[in-house]
Amino acid sequence: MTSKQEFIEKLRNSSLRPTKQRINICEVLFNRDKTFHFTINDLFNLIIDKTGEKVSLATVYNTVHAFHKKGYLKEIPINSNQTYFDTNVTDHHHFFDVKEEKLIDIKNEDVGPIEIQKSIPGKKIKSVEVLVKLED
Amino acid sequence: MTSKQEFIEKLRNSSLRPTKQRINICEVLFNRDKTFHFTINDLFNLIIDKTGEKVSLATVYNTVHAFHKKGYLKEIPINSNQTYFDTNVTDHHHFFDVKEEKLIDIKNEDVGPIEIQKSIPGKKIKSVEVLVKLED
DNA sequence: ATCTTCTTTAGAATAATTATAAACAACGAA
DNA sequence: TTCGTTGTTTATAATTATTCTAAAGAAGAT
Repeated sequence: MTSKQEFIEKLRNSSLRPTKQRINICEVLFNRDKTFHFTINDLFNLIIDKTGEKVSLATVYNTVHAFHKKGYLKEIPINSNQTYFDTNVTDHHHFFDVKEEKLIDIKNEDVGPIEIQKSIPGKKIKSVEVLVKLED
Repeated sequence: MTSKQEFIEKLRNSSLRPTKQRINICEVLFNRDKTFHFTINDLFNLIIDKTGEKVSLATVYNTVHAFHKKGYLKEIPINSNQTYFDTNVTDHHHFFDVKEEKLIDIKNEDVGPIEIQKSIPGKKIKSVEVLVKLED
């Protein structure tokens, strides 16, 4: 459980002004035990449900992108009509249940080390992510 | 180099009628030495360039989806504004150069075995794909 | 040839995302 | 506290990839 005050500091430290909307978004995103996968639309609805205060969709987009840029959110590479984000920004991988369109975390220790024996001159590796698609 | 006749047979074998448009799309997609990564829009433009005949965008969508369903194309899981496909349908992985928005194959033998030590009851693994993002 | 079925097509519809520009809120300095 | 600056929110419009629709056309079987 993180207090509102801590979110305010977190925002300030990232040179993001702690507005009511951003704090609400923080509460919904980061006051959780378990990692959270969501689309912008999921989040938009949750904010209204959970905080009772209205936010504009544009603000949700702005804020999610700002948080992503600051490294507080991770974008999950799956092809879907919507973009998925993850509050777990540590290195880890995903199952994607194709039928139910549901994402499931795979802890990093549940995946053996991934060795990439090839490199591209002038480029360095930013991330290595595994997507395991599931079927019935 | 695959002949037009072979494409016609391939289409027939898949219960897809060998239309002029589909054959043209086959020529552009499959008459290549190297694997080919593309978006629908790339392909649309290439067809017009290479064959000189016009196709409607809707047909390109239809055909790519039909080919995907038949297993002649593979969808590449990256978040981009457009969906990427790959003519290499064998198991393999990708680099994605984030800056240049370019995909590069990683041969399967260039990636060590990937061990997934977790399973989801009632589900089986359909595919395991690694995406390595590159930065400068 | 003819009939049926599949395909193509232009254009409309949909849906996610981004851009715009005006109202508003946070901040720092006086 | 007040004021000016700058960053933020918002409604709405614009954009863009993709899907849908329904009519015209082409392929296949009889």
